[in-house]
Amino acid sequence: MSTVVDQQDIKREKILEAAYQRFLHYGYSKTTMNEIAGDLSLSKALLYYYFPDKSQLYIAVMRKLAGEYIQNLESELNQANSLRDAFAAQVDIHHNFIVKNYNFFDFFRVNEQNLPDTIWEIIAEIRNSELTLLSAAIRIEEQKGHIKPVESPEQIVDLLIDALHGVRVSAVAHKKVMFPQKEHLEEIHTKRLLLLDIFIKGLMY
Amino acid sequence: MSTVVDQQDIKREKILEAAYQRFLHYGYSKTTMNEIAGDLSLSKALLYYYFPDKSQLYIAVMRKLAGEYIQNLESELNQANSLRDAFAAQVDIHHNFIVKNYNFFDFFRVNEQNLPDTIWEIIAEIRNSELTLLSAAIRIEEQKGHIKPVESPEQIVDLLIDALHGVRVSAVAHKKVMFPQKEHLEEIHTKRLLLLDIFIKGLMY
DNA sequence: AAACTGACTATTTAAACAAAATTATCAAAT
DNA sequence: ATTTGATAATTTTGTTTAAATAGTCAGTTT
Repeated sequence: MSTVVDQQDIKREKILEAAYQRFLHYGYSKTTMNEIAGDLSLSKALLYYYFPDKSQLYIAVMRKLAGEYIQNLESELNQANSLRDAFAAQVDIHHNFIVKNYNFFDFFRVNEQNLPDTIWEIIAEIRNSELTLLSAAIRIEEQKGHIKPVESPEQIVDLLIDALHGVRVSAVAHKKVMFPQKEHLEEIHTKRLLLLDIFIKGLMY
Repeated sequence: MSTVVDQQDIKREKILEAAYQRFLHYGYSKTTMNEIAGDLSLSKALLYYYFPDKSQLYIAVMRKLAGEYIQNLESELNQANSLRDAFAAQVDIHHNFIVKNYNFFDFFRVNEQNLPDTIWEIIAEIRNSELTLLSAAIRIEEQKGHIKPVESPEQIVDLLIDALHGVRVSAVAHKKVMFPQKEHLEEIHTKRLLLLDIFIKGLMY
C-alpha cells in the first residue's frame, strides 16, 4: 500500500544524493541533468518525472541540507548549558556547514543579485530557526539571572548573527574579494569566537 | 613661479569636481569623458592631459573622497571624550559618507569581483586610518582605567569594524539583495549603534 | 614651453544572427 | 505508475557588424 510511496521516496532520495554530489563538486552551472541521470544509470527524462526542473532539483537539495542543518543545531543547542556554549555551538555548526558545502554554494556567488524567492525562503527559515533557538537560550540565561533582562531577545540574536556575518578576513588590502575564500574560513571562525565572547560579556551585569 | 603649478592644480581640481558630479549622478559606466569635458567646456583631449585614463580619473576622485573622509574622522575623533563617543562618531561619519556618495559606488557593485588594485589600496588606507585612530581611543580608555587592558587594541578595533559591516537589514526574507538598498541605510545605522553599545560594554570591567 | 584642441585611431559595447549545448516535453513501452 | 528514446524549446556560446566611447597625436594657441 504505502510501499509505492516508499519506493518513490527512495528514488527521490537517490536523485537528491546524486545531484548533491554533482553540485558540490562542479557547482550548479557546470552540472548537467544528463550527468546526474548518468550517475544513476537513469534517463534524463526520469529526473523530470520527479522534479519539475533543474532549479527545483537544486532547491530540493538545498532544502534537505537546510533541514539537516537545523536539526543538527537543535540537538546541539539542547546540550549547551550556558549562553556562551549555545552561541559557540551555533558558530561551529555554521562554520562546518559552510566549509563542507562551500562549492555547493557556487550558485549563490554566481546568481548573487537575483536569487529565486524559494531560496530566500529557505534562508529565512534557517534564520528563523536560529532566532528561535538562540532566543530561547537567552531567556534561560535571563532566568538564571546571569544577564540583565533584555526587552527583545530576538532583536539581540538578530544583531549578533548579523555581526558574526560581518566578520571577514583581517587584511582588507590582501583579500580583494567580496566573498571569503575557502582558505580564510578558519581565520574567520577564530575571530567570530572572539566577537562572541565580547558580545556576551556585554550582555551581562 | 609656483603659480604655474597652482593653475594646474586648480584645473585638476575642477576636473575632479565635474567628474565627481557625473559619477555621483550617473555612475561610472554611464559617464563619458566627453560629458565631463563638455560640463567644463573643455576638449576631451585635455582630460587626458591631466589624467592618464578614465579609471585613473575615477580613482583620483575616490582618493580625494577618501582623504576628506579620513580628515573628517580625525577631527571628529579628537573631540570625542569617551570610547563610546569615538566609535559612535566613526559610525555616524561612515554612515553619512555612504549615504552621500551611494551612487558613486556603483562602480563597486558592478565590478564587485575584480576591483583594480589601486582601489583596494585606498580601501586599505581608510581602514588603516580607522584602525589607528580608534586604537588610540581604546588606549586612552585603558589608561583611564575604564576598560581592562587589551593585548591588541588594533585587533579589537578590527573585529568591531568587521562586526559593524555585517549589520544588515533585519528581514532577511524580504531583502533579497546582497547589497543594502539606500532605503535600508537608516535601519542599519540604528542597529549599528546598538551593537556598539553592547560591544563596548563587553570590553569594560 | 605649457596648455589646449580637432581630427584621427583603437577599443569596448550592443545588436543580430547562427551553431552548439542543454533543458524540458511527450508519446509510447514496460 | 514508472521509465525511456526521440524530439522540441530554450539557453549558452561564438561570430560578425555597427555604433559608441576611450584614447592618441600632430599641430595651434597662449
